[in-house]
Formats: sequence, structure tokens, C-alpha cells
Amino acid sequence: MIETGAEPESRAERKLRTRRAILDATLELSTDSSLTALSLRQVAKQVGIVPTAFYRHFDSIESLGLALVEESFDSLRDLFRDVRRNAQADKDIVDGSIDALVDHVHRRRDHFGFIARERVAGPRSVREAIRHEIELCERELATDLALMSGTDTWTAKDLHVLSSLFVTVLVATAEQILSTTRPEQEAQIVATVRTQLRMLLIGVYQWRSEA
Amino acid sequence: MIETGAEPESRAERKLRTRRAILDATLELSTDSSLTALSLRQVAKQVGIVPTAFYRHFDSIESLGLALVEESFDSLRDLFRDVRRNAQADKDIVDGSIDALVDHVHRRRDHFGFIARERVAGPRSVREAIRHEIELCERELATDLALMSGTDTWTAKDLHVLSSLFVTVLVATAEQILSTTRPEQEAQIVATVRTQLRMLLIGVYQWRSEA
DNA sequence: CCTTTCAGTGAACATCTGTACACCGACAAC
DNA sequence: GTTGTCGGTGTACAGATGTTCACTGAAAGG
Repeated sequence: MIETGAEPESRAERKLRTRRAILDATLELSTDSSLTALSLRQVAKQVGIVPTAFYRHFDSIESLGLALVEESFDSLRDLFRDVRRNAQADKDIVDGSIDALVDHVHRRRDHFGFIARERVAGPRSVREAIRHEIELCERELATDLALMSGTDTWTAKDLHVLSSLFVTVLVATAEQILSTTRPEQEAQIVATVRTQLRMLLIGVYQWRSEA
Repeated sequence: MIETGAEPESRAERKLRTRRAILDATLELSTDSSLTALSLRQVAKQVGIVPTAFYRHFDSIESLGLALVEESFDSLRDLFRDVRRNAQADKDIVDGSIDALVDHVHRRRDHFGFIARERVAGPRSVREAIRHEIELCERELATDLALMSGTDTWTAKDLHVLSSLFVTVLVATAEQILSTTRPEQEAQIVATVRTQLRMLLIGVYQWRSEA
């Protein structure tokens, strides 16, 4: 027998592993369509467990979805962290942000795709959870923007408005990248959003908040 | 017997009527979830026909979806027409466009919601059809933008880039309006996008295309 | 060692799914 | 007035669905 490094594995570890398998299977099975079109039995079959075993981990597809929302937004927060890091380095803020975006979307295609889909087509509670998380992201970005040069005279409201616009463009760009597999088309998308952000930044540098 | 104005109605008219009923039922049933989670039998029940009768009009939910894409984009083109009309009138271009957007989203909540959902979560062919239609909208808007003052020196590419950004913001705004029913929250959304477009327009007026 | 815990099993259920088929009856065409 | 067309009906079937229940067997805890 070849030692495959199969650890003894405690019961808790096993449970965690099938939980992971369920999450992964769900992400894979919902790459087209949506959570609402996904059956508990499909997931179970993909994982290799019997349907009823599903209930040991989640009590419905919906609560499974909520778990995936949390997980997916961890990925998105990673992206934010990298954008911030690029901004603090010498990198151009537009190029640095886009690089980080493209990189993270490639790395966690499943998570970003999940958010894009369930944001509009998922179960109500999932949609609301995503909406809430995005709201948090916008707030977080707004506080970052406040530290940018040129925004010292801005009102808090305007900062949030701008932040929300950035997030909108970010989400839309992620969706577009996800919808293609051809590299030259992706390059096109990236070039487009690059120009868009530059156009926008010109406006931002000239903006003066009204009292 | 009360004369209810029931016309004799030819066979073709009858057929068209149930076809309409199927389309309407589908829009209503898919307001949450998505086409992919919708069964032929649900639609048939909602319409009040037997499941097999469905096949007299469409040969699958998917082809039904394609019909709804066409119909929904008629609504969207109506919106574009109104935006153009407002722009030609004395109205402020930002306020005029937003007014038209809000108005049309309210009037055809079903169509805009359908596009928003199926764009990312529908069957592949439906997603592609929507992507294609949006592409056409962007091109159409780009030619309009070319007539705007200040864009005479712009390259065709930059015009399309800007057009695409406008459409992105438009779609995102429509999605937000759709996701709320509270009027004060909608007012908030409208105020936000208003500011966003004004920020963007400042950039646009200063933009000079590179050779 | 003995007992408890508990992730996973397997059979059973009522219900829903898409689709095939033969059929009907009112309108249309001749 | 006869015939054909064609929306819509009703039955039927094989398969998928969520959920129930009693179960097993190995790890955990005493």
C-alpha cells in the first residue's frame, strides 16, 4: 500500500470536510442557473452522500446560500485589501485596482459568479444578505476615499455616492469578465473600464461638494 | 345575459391571447427566482391551460424566455426614445434621463426585472440574447452621444466606452429601483445616481481622446 | 470497557416534473 | 355542407423532488 498521507482525522474534521464538499459542489452546480433552480438531491449526488445526510450540515438550500454569501464576501474583501495595498504602493490607482480585480476574479471565479447571480436571482434572504454586504463594502471604500488627496472638502454623502459608483462599476466589470473566456475579449473589457475610470477620475478631481 | 362585449374572436386572435397570457404568467411567476427555476407546469396552471397546451405556443421554457427578451427590450428601447426626446427638449440631460428611467422602470417593472435577472441567471441562450441586445443599446447610445456638444473630437472607441459606462449605471440603477418599494429609499437612489452622473459629466466635458 | 453521540445510510412517501399519445370540437377553407 | 386544421383536453408514465423515519457503526467520553 502506498502511504497517501491519509491522516487519522477526527470526527469534527470529517464533518468539516463534507461541509466543504457541499459548499464546493454547490458552487460548481450553480455556475449556470441559480440557487433557486438547484435541488438538494443534486448537491448530495455531486458530493457523494445520501440526500438526507445534507440535513446534518444545513437545513435548506437557502441557509447553504447564506453560508456561501459569507464565504464569497471574504474573497471580495481580499480584493479590497489588495486594491488598498496597490494604492499605497507606487502603482497607478486605476491600473492597480483593475489588476487586483482581474486577478481576484480569476482566482475565485466561483465566488464572484455566485455573488453576481444570487444578488438578483437568489432566494430573498440571500439577496438581502448580499445587498447588505455590498452596502458594507461601499462604506468601507468611502472611508478609504476620504483619505485620498483632493477629497478633503467632500461631504460624507458625496464620498458614499462616489464609493457606490465605484462599486457599481467594479461589479459590472466582474460580471463581464466572468461572462467571457476569450483572453482578447477580456483585454478589451479591461481596456474599456480603464478608460471609464479615467474619465470618471477627471470629474472627481474637479468636484466640489455643495454645502 | 349581460353583454360583456365579448367579441366573436377569430381563432388567430384566441391563440394570440393565450400566448400573451403565457408571457404574462411567466413574468409574474419569475419575479423572484428565475426562468431556470420555473416549470412548464407552473406556467400552465397560472394561465389556466393544461400542461401539454403549452407546446402549441413554445417548445420549451427557454424559447419562451427568448420571446420575453425581445418583448422586454422593446420596453428598454422605449426608454431610450424618451431619454432622447427629453434631451432634445429644454430639460437638463441628467434629470431628464433619470426621470425617463424611473418612469419606465415603474411602468414595466416586470420587463426590467426580467432582464436584470435573466441577464446573469437565465439559460445560456437567454443570457446571450440579452448580452447581444445590450450591445446594440450601447451602440445606439454611442451614436447619440456623438451628436452631443463637446464630443466632436472624440474617437469612436471612446464614444462606445462612455456609452457602455452609461448603460452600466443605467442597469445598476434600474436594479436598485426594482429592489425597493419604499418611496423614500427610491428617492435616495435617484439622488445618488443624479450626483454620480454629474460627477461623470464633469470628466466627460474635459475629456480629450488620444490619437 | 461500556455507553453515548452523531455523520451518514436506505427505504418509503406524496408530490411535482417533462413529455408522449389519442382525442375533441369549433373555426376555416373549399 | 363537407372536410381539414389546430388550440386545447385528459390520461398516462418514468423520473426527480423534499422530507420522514428507523438504522448503523465508528469515534468520543466516561
